[in-house]
Amino acid sequence: MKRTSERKEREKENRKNDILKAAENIMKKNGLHGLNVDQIAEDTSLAKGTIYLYFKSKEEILGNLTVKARKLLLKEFVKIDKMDLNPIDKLREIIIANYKFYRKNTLYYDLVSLYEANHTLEETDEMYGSSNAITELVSKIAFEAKEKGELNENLDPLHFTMILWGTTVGILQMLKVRGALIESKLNITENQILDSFLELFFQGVKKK
Amino acid sequence: MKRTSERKEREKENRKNDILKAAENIMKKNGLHGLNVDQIAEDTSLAKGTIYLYFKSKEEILGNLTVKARKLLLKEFVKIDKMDLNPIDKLREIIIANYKFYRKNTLYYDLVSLYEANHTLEETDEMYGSSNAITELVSKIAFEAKEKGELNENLDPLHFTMILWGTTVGILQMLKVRGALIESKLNITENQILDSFLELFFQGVKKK
Amino acid sequence: MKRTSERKEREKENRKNDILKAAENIMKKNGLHGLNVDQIAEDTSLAKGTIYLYFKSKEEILGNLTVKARKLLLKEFVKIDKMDLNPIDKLREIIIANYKFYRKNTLYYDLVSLYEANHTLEETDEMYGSSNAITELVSKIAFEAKEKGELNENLDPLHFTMILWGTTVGILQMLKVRGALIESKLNITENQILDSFLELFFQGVKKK
Amino acid sequence: MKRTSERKEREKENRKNDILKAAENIMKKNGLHGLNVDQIAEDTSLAKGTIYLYFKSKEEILGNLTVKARKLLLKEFVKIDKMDLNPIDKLREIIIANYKFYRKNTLYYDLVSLYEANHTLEETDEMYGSSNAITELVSKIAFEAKEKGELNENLDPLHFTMILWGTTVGILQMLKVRGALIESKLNITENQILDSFLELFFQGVKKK
DNA sequence: TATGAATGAGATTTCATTCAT
DNA sequence: TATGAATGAAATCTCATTCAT
Repeated sequence: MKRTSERKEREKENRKNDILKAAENIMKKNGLHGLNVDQIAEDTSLAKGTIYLYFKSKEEILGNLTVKARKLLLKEFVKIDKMDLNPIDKLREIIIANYKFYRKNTLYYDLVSLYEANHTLEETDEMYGSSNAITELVSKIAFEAKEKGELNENLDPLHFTMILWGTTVGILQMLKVRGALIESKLNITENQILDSFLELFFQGVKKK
Repeated sequence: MKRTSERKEREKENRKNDILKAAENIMKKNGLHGLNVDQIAEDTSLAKGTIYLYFKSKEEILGNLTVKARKLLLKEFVKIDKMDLNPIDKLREIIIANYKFYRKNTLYYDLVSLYEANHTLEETDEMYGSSNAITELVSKIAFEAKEKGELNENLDPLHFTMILWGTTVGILQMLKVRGALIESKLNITENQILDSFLELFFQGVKKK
Repeated sequence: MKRTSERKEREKENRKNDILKAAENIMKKNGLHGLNVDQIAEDTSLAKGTIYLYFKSKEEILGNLTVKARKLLLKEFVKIDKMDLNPIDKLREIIIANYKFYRKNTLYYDLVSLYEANHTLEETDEMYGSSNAITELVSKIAFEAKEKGELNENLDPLHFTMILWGTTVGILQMLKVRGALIESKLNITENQILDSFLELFFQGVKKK
Repeated sequence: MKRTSERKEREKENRKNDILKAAENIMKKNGLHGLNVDQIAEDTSLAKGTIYLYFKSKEEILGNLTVKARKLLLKEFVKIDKMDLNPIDKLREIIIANYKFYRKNTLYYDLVSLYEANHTLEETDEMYGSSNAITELVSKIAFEAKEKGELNENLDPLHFTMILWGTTVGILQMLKVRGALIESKLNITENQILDSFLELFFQGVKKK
């Protein structure tokens, strides 16, 4: 009994993953807006109706991929958290990891960014959870930094967490949208901007 | 002759403005995604096809409104630039003005934000110009700050400009998307976040 | 062995009845077209596929219920046949009973009517039988009327049977579809129409 | 000006007619239920969206064809009304014309019948009008018959009209659904049934 | 028998954009 | 320029029916 339902569960997950995988590939080829359900159906050899059995709308598919992206991002952060580093250095590494993630997984980061910039997109509980998990990890580390006296005394760790996340998203977005322009016109590389940002950011964070 | 073409030019501008005005009103009611060309046609008493004589696509309408928004934003920044303040304080005031702008002109800020977050949206020369004007004002002030020795010596004024803009957009976006949640769950107000951000940011900027 | 198969048979019948009962209830709530197999499955706690083990199509379910309806209708007619009445008066009572049935059992009459109006719907042997049983009872009485000299001599009892059935269905259908309108616009009640119909009909039937 | 809008109007009507014509042909091939919008689009070389520009649903197409059918039927009745006949004979001819119409225009009569049997189908004003026109013609003649003393004195002309229409529809429906069966099993032709019906009906109508 | 996931046809809707006049 | 009908892609939804387990 249990075995059967477990298998079914697994198959169901597989099917969902097939759909997500297909959606991902399509978007990799055609961009976020190049996704369409007919194509997913064709690529998965599923009937269009079946897609709607697993996801109630195209947006839900995007939402699921966003969760996936956030989880991957979290995984990177968790790795860093496990390193033998001062909390404050972990946070620096987290920003760097975020940047690397954005460079390596363009699509995933586009999704993360999409949801960070759009209040119109609905977030399910799962999505909220995945977002929360990231914030919580960061805030955990922020509190540790505070305890270790690495944080400016006037800076509330929660505020700090939100600011870290907000500014990082903003910087990466800027690089995504204007990076090429900045490089060509101003002759500044993405890395230089990132370095300056880190410098500025942690300068402001430090205990005086 | 000239007179005629001038009048025509003026009428053309008027027509364009009517369309933009209508689009704006519609979005104020229904949000960015609530805009549709049929509605514009109806509200302006123009035929749908006529809209396309003035704008080559719906996106171009959004682009034009974005230019408008950026210009308004610039105007606020210019006001600040004219104040009798230290450069560094001007920059602080600029961030605050940006926040106020976002609170007062939700739609306009949504547009600004939309283009800051989307690399897929095409920017015309005019759009680029309006974006540039802002950056240039900020960078001008940044250079002044540098000259006055208000800036950390390691911090390049151009880097600083990009960072200021990127982080500010990021923070405002975060407030837009998660502000309500943060207020209710974490009991932190938007103003508190903004204050902490300013504190952190200018702490990091200051000459040591 | 026999016992077992009997039980199975009984269970099978029960299952069938459960399905029919559920379908009936759904249609009572939502009308003939409000019936859908998912709902039946839910209401019977059966899997959708299981429904198809008992009925080869949704139409077959409708067909079965129609048989049920026809049998009930026949029962009413049989009651009348057993009364101590002249054949011709039995026939009049049968039309009245038909009207009453239509008033009391809206759904059932809708089903009867559905099959009287649709040549596209397939009738199984059982369905044909149930339809036949009615016609045969009526024709039996028609022949008795003929023998008793109650029928116009030019009127063939079989013709008469078909006409009685056809016109009665037509009148009831008209009342179903336009009854409300007729009442409100023309100020004629269903009963008045029925009375006039009976009057006209049996006037035409009578021996001259 | 007027000319232009007139032409447009005519084109619009043509387009509507093209769609209706195509729908009709499809149904002639595949039956009432064989109609589908994709096929209409293909046969008219119109985009599916265009179909929905002219008709808000498939049902509306059916409704329009029903109006067309009713108008054709009315035309036949009007012809008869113009004949030099006693009112009562006109009514007899109307029933016969109805039968002929049903034999000649199976599809059209199916549509008429569909709406006579289904209370669930919505009728627009136009549909109601077309239905009304028929009833009014018949009732006009019925009143003339009354005046000429051709009608049984107890018979209200309005009641009579409804009864004529209801019973005729019922008889034709029966022939449509069971005609073949009756012919093969009972060896009675449609014409015989119709004759008997007319005989019975007008026997009951006559002034005593 | 029983299950319920999968199918696939089709209706409907929405809209940005194009095009003939 | 102005018009608005036409386009066509795509999303969404509904459901009867089938099929592998």
